[in-house]
Parts: sequence; C-alpha cells; structure tokens
Amino acid sequence: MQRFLERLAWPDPLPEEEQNRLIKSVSQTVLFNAGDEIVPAETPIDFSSIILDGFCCRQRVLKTGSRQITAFHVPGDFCDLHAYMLKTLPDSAVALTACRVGIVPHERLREITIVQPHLTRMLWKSTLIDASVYRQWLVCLGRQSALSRLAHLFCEFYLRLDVVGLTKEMSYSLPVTQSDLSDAMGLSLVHTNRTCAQLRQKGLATFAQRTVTIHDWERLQEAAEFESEYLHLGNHSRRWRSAGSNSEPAIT
Amino acid sequence: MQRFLERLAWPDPLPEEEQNRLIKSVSQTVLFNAGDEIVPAETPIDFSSIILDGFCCRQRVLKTGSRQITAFHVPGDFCDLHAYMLKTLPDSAVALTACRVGIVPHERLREITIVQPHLTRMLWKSTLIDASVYRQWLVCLGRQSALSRLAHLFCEFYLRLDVVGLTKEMSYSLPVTQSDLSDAMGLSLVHTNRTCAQLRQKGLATFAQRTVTIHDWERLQEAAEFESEYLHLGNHSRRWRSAGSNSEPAIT
DNA sequence: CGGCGCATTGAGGGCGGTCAATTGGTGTGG
DNA sequence: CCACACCAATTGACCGCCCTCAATGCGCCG
Repeated sequence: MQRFLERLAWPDPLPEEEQNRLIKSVSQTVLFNAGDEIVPAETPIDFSSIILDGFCCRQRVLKTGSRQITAFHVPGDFCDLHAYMLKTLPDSAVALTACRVGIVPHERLREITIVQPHLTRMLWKSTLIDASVYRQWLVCLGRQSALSRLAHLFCEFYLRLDVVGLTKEMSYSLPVTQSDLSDAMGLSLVHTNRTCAQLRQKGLATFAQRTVTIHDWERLQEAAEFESEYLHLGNHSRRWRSAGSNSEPAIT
Repeated sequence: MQRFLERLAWPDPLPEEEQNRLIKSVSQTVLFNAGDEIVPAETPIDFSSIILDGFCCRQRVLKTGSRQITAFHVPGDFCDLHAYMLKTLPDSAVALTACRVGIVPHERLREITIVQPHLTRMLWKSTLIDASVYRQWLVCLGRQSALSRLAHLFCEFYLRLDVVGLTKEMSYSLPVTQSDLSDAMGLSLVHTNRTCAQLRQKGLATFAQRTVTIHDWERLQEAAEFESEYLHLGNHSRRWRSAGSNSEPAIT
C-alpha cells in the first residue's frame, strides 16, 4: 500500500491526511491466482482495484479467438480506476501471476471527490498517465517494427518497476510469457520469440526465465525510440538520480 | 459550446449552474487554419482547448518521419484536457480543417475541482472515455485487419458525429485525407486506398469527397467487430432512439 | 496553362503470420 | 527414480498481407 501512495502524487509526497483517507477507503484485500479474472469485462462494477502484489493485464478477446492486451499493471497500479466513472469496461482485468488486490468501493471514491479535491486530482492524474501510456502504445503498434516495440516495452517496464523498487541493477522480474508479450505488442508468438532472440544477439536485452536483463540501456532506448516523458515519472526515478544505486528511498 | 455541454454529462443534462461555470471558464476563442498546430508537443501549457468547430487530431512524428495519429477530435471534444494534470504531452494537436477553439485556463479547471465536484467528475469522465477509445484503437491496431480497422473507424465516427448532430441519414462529412486515415490506423497510404476500395466494392461504405456514406450499417459493424459500448454514449445516440430520424433533440 | 495536392493503380518485395514439429523445464504420480 | 503430461520456448518452412517505389489520373487554383 505504501509504495502505491508514494507514486500517486509523484514526485511530491502525498499529504498524510490524504494517505490515511486512501488507506481507509480500501474495504478489503483479495487474493487471485495466475489466470484468474480480477474484473470481468462488460459487467457493471461498483469498486476499483489496486494491485498490491503481482502483475496483471487488461485484455480483450476477439471473436476469432485472438487476444489483445491493452495494458499491464504492476504493484502500486490501480488496474481499473477507469471503471469509477464508466462502470462498465469492454475488456477484463486478468491476473498474470498470483495477485493481492485492494478493493476500493466507488462510493468511497465519490466521497473523496467531494471533500478532497487535491487527492481527486491525483487520482484523475493517474488515469491520465494510463491514457498517456495507451497513446504511446498506439505509436508502437501503428508505426514501429517488432524489434522497436519489444525494446520499448522493456524500457517502459524498467522505469515503471524501478519506481516501485522492483528492479535490481539493470534487470527485473517480468513474470509473463512470450505469448503475453505478443498479445500486448500485436505480434505472433513465433515472431516475438525471434525478436527476443534478435534483441539478445544485438546485445540490447535478454528476456529469459521471466527476467529481463538490459545489456545496453542507451542502445535499447535508441532502438525503441524511447522517450520516458510519457510515463510522467518526473526525473525522480531512482534510475535518474543515481544509476545503479538503489539505496535511498525516493519519497518517505 | 452548447453541443459540448450536452455531451459532458451524457446522457443526463448538465445542471445549469455547472453549464454557466463552464461557459465562463472559456477565456477566449481562437481560430486555426487546416494544418496549424493547435497545441505543440513537449511544451508545458496552462490551458486546455475545446473544439467548437472543425476537426483536429493528436499526432506524433517519429524520427523516421512516419506519423501516428493517436486520436481524432470532433466539435464538442476537449482535444487536450489530459494536459490539465500532465502539463506536457509528447504529441501535438493539429487542426485537420479550419478550427474554432475555446481556451480554458487550467487555473479555472482547478477552481472547478474545488467547488464543483460533480462537474469535476464529468470532466474526469470525458478523459476516461478518451482512454477507452485509445484501448479500442489498440485492439484494432494490434489484432485487426486493415479492412476491419477502417470499418471500425467509420463506425466510430458515425456514432460520435451523430451525437453532435453532424450526420445526415447514413452519411457524414469526414474532412480528412486518406493519408490521415492511414496514419491513424497504422497503414500505408496505398493500402488504405485499396482498403477503401474494398469497403466500397463489398457494399459496406464509401469514403469519397471527404464524405463517408454507410451502405450497410449491420454488415459494416460485423466487418469491424464493432461494439459501441466503449464510446459510452449510452443508448441515447439519436441513431438508437429513432433510426433515420434526426428531428428530436437528445437533451435540452 | 502549369503547379499542387490528393486519389488511384501497378509491380515487386519483405516483415511478420500460420502451421507444425522439437526441445526443455517442471510438476505429478507410479 | 523414471514415465508422463503439460506448458513455454525454440526452430523450420512456407505464405500472404501490407509496404515501398513509381507512375498516372484528376480536380482545383493561381
């Protein structure tokens, strides 16, 4: 929960009063197994979910059976804050690993919008960052090669996970299958596999044993045409403050 | 301005007090010519823009020169409400036709979040609908054929324009080039042209003289695997209430 | 009339898709 | 400890959707 609060008003700390309000708004925590549906598609819901532990995605399955992942969510992310105003979403949230999820009833969110304008803006902002990532993915899917897309995804995960302290040196655990990566980047499984091999051969990054290791951060970013601004992490990612070191906490 | 207000709390009417607040928050209106940059990329801004007349898009140009359009905006849309919390966006807003734009200083939006929680939620909601469209486009770009993508785009525009009264029978003006359509759907210009021809030959829809005419709404939706829910128009689009008729106003 | 922007058409090629088989790691039960 | 099942990763062969290059048509406007 704490790491979630750190990120919400990022890079500023969230006032204590608002922290408490948010913590109180979690009515319960729920556990899911890998593959479980956290939130079903096309079903009205009256709560939103924060990922406290584990990885999940939002996905849509077409009539042909093909799947498109529209977003990945890591610990600290709301996976369906968008449902607060929209109630029903056309895609479902699915656990990619075992997940611990905090449930926030929409009624509590509504109260927040009435008495906590600043916190409201921070929640709003977090959905706008989601949208910014969607737009970036549109650029990747529409105009970038398979190699660039995968490289971009690996860059994105690196920064997102770094903020919540889930990187170690230049590598991080990415507990998803190549099939998941394919369905996110609009590629076939076979081609994703070959592209991973290419990234490895070029000395850019390796994806193996569900772990990404970045060999050459500079060249990986170039290959991806990666510009981190769309993630709106400020320059406060630990990466930017002291490369390699992960000793100092970002915000208390 | 009025048609904008109708849509914001859609399908409910926006309370008069909030309507006035919004109207007052427009500090000025500005005119742009086709091709003008309405809002530059990577530049901090302190206002957001409502399209009062004309069509615009958000777009990103890569180093290779290729362009990806991430969104189209029609009259009544905020084209960069997302900039309210994020301040800087990596893509620019560009006028596709002559545009009349209402400028809303962020300071006014901030005041709204403090004293008008309901209106705040409606503005938040409109950005969430943007995000919902982005996710749908991700599905299109990632997993659908060129034919499906174009068909989907034509369906989407039909409903979005219908809500603001910009359709006539089963056709509407879409004042963009095939090149714009290509850059939105991640296709080459040549292939977009051929796919338009295919849509016409199949009797689904025609795009000519910057006008889309839908010949077979049912089959067009099938080809696109189009489900309108993601637009969150409720069932209040005039299309759904009385097909073909456009006499009764949706909301006063 | 010439220039310009957009639409259209043809030819050829490559990126990435599909089908299919194999390998390897892991967990389970005999 | 091995047999087996199962899943993910890997590799090969082939193919097609869509891209690129290039030329032509067409309407508009100065």
